[in-house]
Amino acid sequence: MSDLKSTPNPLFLRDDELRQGIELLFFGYRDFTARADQTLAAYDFGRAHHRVIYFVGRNPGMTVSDLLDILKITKQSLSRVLSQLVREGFIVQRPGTTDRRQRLLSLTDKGAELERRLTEDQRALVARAYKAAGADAVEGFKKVLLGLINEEDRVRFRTQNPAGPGSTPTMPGNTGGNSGGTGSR
Amino acid sequence: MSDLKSTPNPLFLRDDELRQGIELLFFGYRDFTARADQTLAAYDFGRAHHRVIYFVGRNPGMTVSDLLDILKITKQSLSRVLSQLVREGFIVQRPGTTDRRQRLLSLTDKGAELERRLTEDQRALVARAYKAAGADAVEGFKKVLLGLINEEDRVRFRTQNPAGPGSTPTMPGNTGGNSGGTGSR
DNA sequence: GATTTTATGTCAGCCATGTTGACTTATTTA
DNA sequence: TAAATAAGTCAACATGGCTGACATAAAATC
Repeated sequence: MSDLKSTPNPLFLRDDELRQGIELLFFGYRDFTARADQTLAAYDFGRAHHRVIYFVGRNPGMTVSDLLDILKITKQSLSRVLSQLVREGFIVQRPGTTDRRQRLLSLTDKGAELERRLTEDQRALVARAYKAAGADAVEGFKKVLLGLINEEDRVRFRTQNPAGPGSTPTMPGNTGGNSGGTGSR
Repeated sequence: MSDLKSTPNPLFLRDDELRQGIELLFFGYRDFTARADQTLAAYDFGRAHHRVIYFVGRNPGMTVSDLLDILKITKQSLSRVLSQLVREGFIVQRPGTTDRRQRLLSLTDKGAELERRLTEDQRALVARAYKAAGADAVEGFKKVLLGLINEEDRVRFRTQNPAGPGSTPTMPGNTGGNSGGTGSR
């Protein structure tokens, strides 16, 4: 019940086409994250840890504030996983050089190793899908996803840049969603 | 670990391309779900409710078992949200005709109304991204996502089918992931 | 130099949504 | 009649969001 068809839209904007897109996103994302979850479980970590490790891996020397901005969670929430990762030797913190209040984050060898394993899981999955779909499809895939992303974060992506200098933080796991922001951030 | 580049891969399979795909998925999915979350909050519902409402809406008369199979959560988890939705008049249960142990689920008018609002949020978002990207891009988008989905669920999608009879259950929100299955299912 | 702001962290407790385990109640099947 | 199945319930636990209230060190400002 429901879709009231009859919009003078191009075919690809028909109601059921959009529905299908919604569903593809759901299942696609679900399976995309499933792999890494297994690896994480072996370390007794969750997706929250994955995200931290991933971003710190991509932005060595980033500050806690930087990380909070990307993750969009409260510092209390971050603290839970971050301090655990530090305690267990996956991440190190060193005081900022110019601003000594900061704690610059980076992966230890151990942390980098885990990061590699986690990302490898997902990379392999994406590579398989890319290969099966072909280069043109990949272009379209990126274009559409980019359109789903809010303006603000969209700039993180310079699609088509053949060799970025290496500053395009991203993230793997999943996020609750509801920010709010009173505790911190 | 990690593809030491230098693989004779086509450009679109390069390491940083894959990384970017991973990141696009993360941000894209995050923002894709954000909209509906707001609507849900107004009803004091979460994504779990969304999923139930969505699937029941797509499969009127489905059994609880059917729903559990799709959601891949335990019946105890489902029970929490389902009974709430029934209690508050969004979903009705009626005994199965042939097998009276079953409780066939369907949306009430109130439930259908909410379903419409929720899906509308996401549909609009997807439509915007589709429109901006163009029909060809949409094809590619679907192709790649399909490749990310596990074989089993992939059959739910008959991409390219211009007018399915209406049996392609899907889901919007997000899922924890870890099944396990002792409690039920 | 004293005051205020900023970066980071911590304690405590709440909420949503997963999980496991143990059972109960109908109803269908064997 | 006995066993299996569909659905549901109670209880307890884990993860990972959130809020509020503070604490500490260092930087910035007056």
